[in-house]
Amino acid sequence: MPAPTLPEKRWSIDLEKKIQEAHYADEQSYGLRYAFKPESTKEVFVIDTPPPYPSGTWHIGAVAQYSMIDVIARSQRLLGKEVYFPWGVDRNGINIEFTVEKNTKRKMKTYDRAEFLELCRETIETFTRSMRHTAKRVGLSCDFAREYLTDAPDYRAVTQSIFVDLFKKGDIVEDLRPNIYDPVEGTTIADAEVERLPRKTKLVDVRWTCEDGTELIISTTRPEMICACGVVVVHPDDERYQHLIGKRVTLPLPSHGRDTTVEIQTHPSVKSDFGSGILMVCSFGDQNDVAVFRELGLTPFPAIDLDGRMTDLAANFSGLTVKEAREAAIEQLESDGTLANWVERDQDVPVSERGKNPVEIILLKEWYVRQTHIQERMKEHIESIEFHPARNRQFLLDWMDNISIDWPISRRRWYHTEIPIWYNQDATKVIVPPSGMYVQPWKDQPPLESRVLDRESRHDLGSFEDLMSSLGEIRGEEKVFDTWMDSSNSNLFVSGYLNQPDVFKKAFPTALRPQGKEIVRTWLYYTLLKSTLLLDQPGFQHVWIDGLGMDPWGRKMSKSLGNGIDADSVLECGAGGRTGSWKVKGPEKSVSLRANKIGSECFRLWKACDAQVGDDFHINPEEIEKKYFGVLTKLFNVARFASQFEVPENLDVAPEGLAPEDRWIMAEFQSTMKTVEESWVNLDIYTATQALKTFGTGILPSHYLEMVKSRLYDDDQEAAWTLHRMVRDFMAAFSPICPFFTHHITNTVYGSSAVDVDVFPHMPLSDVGADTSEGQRLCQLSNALQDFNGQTWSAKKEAGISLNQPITGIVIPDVLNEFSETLTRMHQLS
RNA sequence: GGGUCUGUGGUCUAGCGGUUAUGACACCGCCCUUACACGGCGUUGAUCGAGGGUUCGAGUCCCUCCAGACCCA
Repeated sequence: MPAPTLPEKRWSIDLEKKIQEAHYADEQSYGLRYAFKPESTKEVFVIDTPPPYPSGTWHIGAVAQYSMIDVIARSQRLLGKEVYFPWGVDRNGINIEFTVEKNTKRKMKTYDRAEFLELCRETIETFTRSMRHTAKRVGLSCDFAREYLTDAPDYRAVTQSIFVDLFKKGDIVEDLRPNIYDPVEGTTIADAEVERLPRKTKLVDVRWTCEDGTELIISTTRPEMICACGVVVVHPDDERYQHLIGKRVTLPLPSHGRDTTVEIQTHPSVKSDFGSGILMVCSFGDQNDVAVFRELGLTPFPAIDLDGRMTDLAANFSGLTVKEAREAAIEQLESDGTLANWVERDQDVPVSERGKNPVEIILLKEWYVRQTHIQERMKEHIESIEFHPARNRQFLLDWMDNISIDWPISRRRWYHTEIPIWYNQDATKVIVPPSGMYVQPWKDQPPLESRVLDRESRHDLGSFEDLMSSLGEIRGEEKVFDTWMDSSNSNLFVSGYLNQPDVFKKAFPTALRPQGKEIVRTWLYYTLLKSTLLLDQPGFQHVWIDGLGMDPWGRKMSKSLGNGIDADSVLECGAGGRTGSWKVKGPEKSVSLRANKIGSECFRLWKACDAQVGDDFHINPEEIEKKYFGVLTKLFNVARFASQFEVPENLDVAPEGLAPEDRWIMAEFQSTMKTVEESWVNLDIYTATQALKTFGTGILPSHYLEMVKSRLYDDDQEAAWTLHRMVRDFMAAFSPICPFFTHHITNTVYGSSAVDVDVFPHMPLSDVGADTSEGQRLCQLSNALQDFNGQTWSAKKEAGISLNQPITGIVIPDVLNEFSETLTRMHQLS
């Protein structure tokens, strides 16, 4: 008998790395294997992968998610699709600006703009490199040669072209509206970028006096805003205050340049049980104030300027920061004797997500994407998208129900895509660039092919070249886009919008949007909004939303908790004989976790097997190794065992005269493969992996191999064919989960790689297929067979004899009659 | 404060109105049986988050509460 053709005794991380490096080293053969071939006649399957944002470390939860996207990509190739699995990197945004500011200890606006942009670009480039490395280490089969960067001219050109198109259509407007503004960073932010931090604050009761002398008490946490008060309101049903309605009341603090009294009106938003039940509405203390001003048609008073300081309106508090003004206001109220009472109170303060600065709502002229008018149409499109898991559709719809204002897209920052617009001297006309061109209006003149439009009506007035002389001095827009304006084009970009119209025709709606559930309201929502506004289409066929990676106790991983686990340390665990150890802060004390070997294959297998899509998953390296490395060892040894028997020349045609147990295991195998194929079609990684694991580590080695061992040792051709055919096809079906593992085994034993299989394997034994009565009959014997084997092994153990010794008195049940010869030989029954 | 989701042996997980409630890992016991001791076999171990209800019958449907996650005010 020849030695096994698989020489290694077991799977190892060093072997994994060796195979992986060879896999990626030759770019040409890598391209043949994984590059997108748009001219292919196969069904196109484009994945709109989430372009990661390089920040220095790639979160292990995100890497785990990404590896599952790779499983989908590979399984779709296995099903015969032409897959485009892009590799994109999201590099625009305020994060990298913060990093540069922190590294150089200088604020952005103290730099020359071009100089600052260059610093950002250099920094993000180093982060991008380490991210690419991790992407390959976890085995992603992206089209790396076609890498796209959201800060590259070709990508930004698409963002700018879409802006121009939507502007011409009237879906993007410019307006003076209340905006959420971060005074420290000096920029507008969107609703979705606001988060809340708990803080202690003073809730003060202020005595106000009506013109007729009636006194009333108003509770507020923002007395500095009194100067911007537009109206005082009570609930229309509040019996206590009916006599106040219609009266005018005097502001208890000085103001400048406005009427010092306001009217008392009613509004249903007032909570009568909060404080005194009387509310002052100021421009703008919070979102409710904005709504009341709009509903009552009041003119706002701008109390806070762009630097976060009080305006002249605040009279003697003018020039103070909001915080200083609040303290000064309380002091003055106290000395005036109008401060009735105050209490310390817990409050969640709205702050900017990135800068953690308290935000204000102020009036600003900004650019908006109109969205409130299109919600119903969007919902119709969303109905046609398949969600995995299905509950996420509702998650998205619920968020949409909360949308009441348009999406502000302009930002007063720098390392972002520029708003592609110029204004003529009297600002009545605008100049927009031609489609497909990237422009930087803050430093460049418009290209000659640009068009001149009327700023209000958006009518095309002619080409810039022709009208140039009549426009006077031209001013370029300095503002930039919110980064979601870029990322929400990703599906259009990867599907060939603007750049490859013929590809776009067959690739859109994009086959799949995989993402994390924390960005449903941003990335997913904004992308679907774009598809609706621009193309009146759904955007995707499938949306696949995964849960978040948590620490071993189910908490979010974060720097401040000290419970983070680095992705590379898990992937490299076991390489070069180095074990891994992690100090992680648990809920009570620090815990030390250890593992000997994990690597990409084990990591991917764990993620595929251990968590259903959409559920949050706990990441514990110890557990990953304990539960799943053994599975790899087992499967490896099954293949190694098989590899010592000669591979039949023709694996495609089943030989005559298969033994009953060969036909039985084939029936079992085909039933497993049917489940696996259906699961791959349904993007159901969990079910596919479970089915393969159960078959490959259970019934196949424990029962079938034991039953046919002696036949194999006797050079039985039918048994060898059955085993090899199963191992080969098993590896193909398993290759999306563990590509390098299956590649190595199949390449070594069969001379062709499992990762290159592009038709899902079907057995040439249709008479025992999963849909046949014979196949079903055989599968129903499996329990009896396993019970019988188990009982026989137990009997030998009880009798104190080893498994290869003969035993008497065991009777084979009638249902297993067809296997009696095999079972007698296997257990040495006599 | 509100919405959505989740809650099954020590850990992870199956379950979709009727099962003695799946598996896996860990634990414990036995076994180096010519692929694998990083293996095999076997045994423990769950009042299915808590409490109500609907039903002949409930992890499974409904309500309330508790805990966690995500989102929002």
